Amino acid sequence: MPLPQTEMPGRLQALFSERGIRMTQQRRAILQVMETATKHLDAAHLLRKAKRLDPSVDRSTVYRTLQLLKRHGLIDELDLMHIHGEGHYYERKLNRDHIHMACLRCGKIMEFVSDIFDKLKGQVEKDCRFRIVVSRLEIGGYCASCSK
Amino acid sequence: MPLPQTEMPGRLQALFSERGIRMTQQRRAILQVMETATKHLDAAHLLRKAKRLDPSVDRSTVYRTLQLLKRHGLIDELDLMHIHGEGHYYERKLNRDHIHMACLRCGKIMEFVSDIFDKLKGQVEKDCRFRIVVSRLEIGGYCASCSK
DNA sequence: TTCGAGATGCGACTGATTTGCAACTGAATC
DNA sequence: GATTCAGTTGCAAATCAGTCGCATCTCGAA
Repeated sequence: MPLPQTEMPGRLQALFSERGIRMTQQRRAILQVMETATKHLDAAHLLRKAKRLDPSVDRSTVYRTLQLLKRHGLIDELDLMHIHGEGHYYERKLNRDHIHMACLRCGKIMEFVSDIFDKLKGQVEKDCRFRIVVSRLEIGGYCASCSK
Repeated sequence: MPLPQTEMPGRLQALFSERGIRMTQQRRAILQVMETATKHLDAAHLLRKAKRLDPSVDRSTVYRTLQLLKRHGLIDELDLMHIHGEGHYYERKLNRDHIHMACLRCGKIMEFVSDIFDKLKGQVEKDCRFRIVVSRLEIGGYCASCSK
């Protein structure tokens, strides 16, 4: 059984060559980290992990690659309600948008997929005649165990 | 006919004394700017406008007051998809949450109130047993005139 | 292999926000 | 109205995330 497309290793690399984007040693390291990440990474974490694969990776290359990925719509940028500072977090764009919930007490991040969210976006596109490119719904509050 | 509660002048000030928060000359100026603002303000704009009412207002007081307002849930913090830099924008919290749409071409910001959005939040609270405190839905894309 | 557009590392820079600290002030109490 | 002090302020310096200029390097097409 094949992995779902969103977890196919090397998918980002494949998309790069598909689009004629040059692949470099440093980008390979950064993409590999993005693809195998199990949680949301900020630029500093991404740098640290990428350096382990290729010590030559520089901070500015990480930022430049993130911009590239953003421009190509391959990653989403998140704030996660700024519960851990002012920076940004990144995740591979999956085939379906999801909501991020951040617990203000324990800091846990939860994700949630909802048909109603899709419907809401449809309503915005129709009622406001607005062509959606990116959307970000972040919710801060208390998770089940923290609100007891 | 009274103004709707969300536009009542002095409402933030009233909420301050209600909660036993000390009122100062500088805070009065900052709150007044927040209350009479017709568009989304970032910290620098807020400072400039507050200085016109009270030239002694300092940048750090603006930031400290914004934190205070955030902690008390009296304002919402927005990114507006970072179409004009990395800073934040602020607006008084109204009685009903709304969606922000930012046009990636002309930079226009639109707001939209939707029952579906309320329903979606209801679903999150119920299905995820998550107690929502703040929520932020920002959408980037192209407005009607720019997507022609 | 050659070669040039595009990518990189480095270090300096910017812009947004925070902090430490001494001086000040609102408002509760007398 | 004067006193008092916890909370607030302005200032300057620090921090933090992200960007930029530039000389050098390197993919990958020919």
